[in-house]
Amino acid sequence: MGESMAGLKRTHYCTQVKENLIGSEVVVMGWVQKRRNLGSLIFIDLRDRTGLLQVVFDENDVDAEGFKKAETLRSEFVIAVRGNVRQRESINPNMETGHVEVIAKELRILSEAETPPFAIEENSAVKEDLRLKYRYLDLRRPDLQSNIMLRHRVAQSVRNFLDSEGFLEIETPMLAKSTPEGARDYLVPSRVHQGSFYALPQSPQTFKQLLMVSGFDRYFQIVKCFRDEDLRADRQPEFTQIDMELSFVQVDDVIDINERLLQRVFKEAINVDIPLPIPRLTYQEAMDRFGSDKPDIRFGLELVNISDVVKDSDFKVFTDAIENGGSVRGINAKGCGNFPRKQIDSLVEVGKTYGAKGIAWIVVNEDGTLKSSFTKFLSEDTVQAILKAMDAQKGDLLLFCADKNSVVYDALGNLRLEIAKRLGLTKKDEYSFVWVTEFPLLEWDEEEQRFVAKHHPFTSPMDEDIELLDTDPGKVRAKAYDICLNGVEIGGGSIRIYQKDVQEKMFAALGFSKEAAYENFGFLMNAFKYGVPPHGGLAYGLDRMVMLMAQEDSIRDVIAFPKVKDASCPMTEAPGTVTQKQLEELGLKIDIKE
RNA sequence: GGCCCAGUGGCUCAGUUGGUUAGAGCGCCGGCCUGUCACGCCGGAGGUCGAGGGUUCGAGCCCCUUCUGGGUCGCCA
Repeated sequence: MGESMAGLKRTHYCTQVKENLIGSEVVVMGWVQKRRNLGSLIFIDLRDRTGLLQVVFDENDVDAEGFKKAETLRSEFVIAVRGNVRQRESINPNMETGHVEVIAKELRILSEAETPPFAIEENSAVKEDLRLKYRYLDLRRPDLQSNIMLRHRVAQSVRNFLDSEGFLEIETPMLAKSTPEGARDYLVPSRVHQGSFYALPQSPQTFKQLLMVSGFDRYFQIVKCFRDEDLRADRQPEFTQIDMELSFVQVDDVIDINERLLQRVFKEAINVDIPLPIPRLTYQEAMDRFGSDKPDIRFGLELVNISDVVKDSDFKVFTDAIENGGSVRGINAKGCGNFPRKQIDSLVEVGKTYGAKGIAWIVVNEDGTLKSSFTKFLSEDTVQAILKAMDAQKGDLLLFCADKNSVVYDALGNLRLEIAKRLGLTKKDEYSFVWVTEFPLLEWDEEEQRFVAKHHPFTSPMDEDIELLDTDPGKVRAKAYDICLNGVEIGGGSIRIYQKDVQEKMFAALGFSKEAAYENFGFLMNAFKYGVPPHGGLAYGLDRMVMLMAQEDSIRDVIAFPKVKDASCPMTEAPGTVTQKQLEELGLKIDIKE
């Protein structure tokens, strides 16, 4: 049974007890981190969210009953201690409060605790499922506490900045309408309208555009979004966006305000200076140089197009790819010529994971000779031309992919990341931002045999490309932009379509009939009839941003209660079944196909 | 849905070619200890080796199935 707190009021957090309080009485409360019992002297490390503080129980300073109680203290007991602050006899330089201690006069055990299933300590290597089953204990660990507190500071900093820039925080519905484009929706059955369903929002996209129609001019929201797709280290079924929309703006206006936002937030939250302006790449540049639309520009290893060099060679793998509209490109892994064969083979496997049929390679030995998987098919002149194009030096490893462009980009882009990882070029305390602009408006969907919106159907084409919507939709570039940090897309947005005729062209390109367009987005298109300002916006993935700031590898480490890979929660065991009565009220029948 | 990795006391792990009674560190329990802070010393408890099946004289180890978790491809406007 826990004792009462009556008559005791906490005066300080643990790490607030510093040398300036020596001699004064304090009351501290928290969890027992560690007990060191020396017989008639007991040391307790007391923990709260600020850190640790040493409390001493000495037979001479606390009454007999209090000392007896102190002997029963175990890890994670919740206690209140009243006592005097004093200088320590022996200082612990590794502790923030290492110069002082509290000599206890009174102890109350507010609640006892069973031995936790894992130790509450920093850098714990406990397996993830156990951590998540006991998430409330996992969250006691200092590293998670600091992540969650960092997340708060980021959100707070964002709010302050956007408020100062005239943004209004406005909530939008969680119970919304399912939309056909994009990710799978989480559906919520309606009891009142049996057979009808709400959808949890994938983003507040249409609502924030309607707020612009309403004249609020600048909106933001830190908001949960939902996507019923498979999870990854950086993907959860529910995640948080910093969502914003602005009226009477163009691309540069949105970028400008967000550069200043990022600069402010990174300075305030983690004291990192972001030099402005943030560099920009067009989508095409990003793909050509880095093989990715979310390039990690902390290191080089850029792609080189050698199609022109090899197009007349006798190596069919290369020439066929070029003749079929693809290309041959390579990466020079500087100084990796000493990679053992096994390591090169595993790089080839990485390339294959991303659809490459193979990865051709050349090692330039230290004596200038070559070792290669394919140069025997090429003339000496061609080989030399390749080496020149790749700027190959002694000790380099060259890797090549020949295929249609999408495969070449994907395979080499990911090989580039893998090599950088192996070379230790991806330092987590280095923050390299880059804007990627001029995304394609549409991309061809093989499965559906039609164009789909790369961003969303309200994204504005670039003015000079509008005519292409009718003739060559795949070539149309969009007023869309992503902000990437260290190879992670942390945000993205666009200028929206506000002209009715352009929107109709867009729906036509997507293969929507007028009826289908109105069926799904009629409320938005109707709203646009009544005077719509030009507008655009951007949304950040807050979880990803905080993950990078906290230098973590998974967004689970910056979310208080994340879900595991199959989208379930090991702690609450959600999702769960419901009663027959609940189903009947909703007019639903379960019919699971095996 | 595919592929890869892992699963051995509470936690983290070791466990040789298939061969005696499955080990270690930490934690836990008990005892001693007035300056510890990875406290120390002494003693102790704790394991159906994720589950099921198979091969074998014999399985933690080999095979099959399955479960759990992680990573990843597809997927994620």
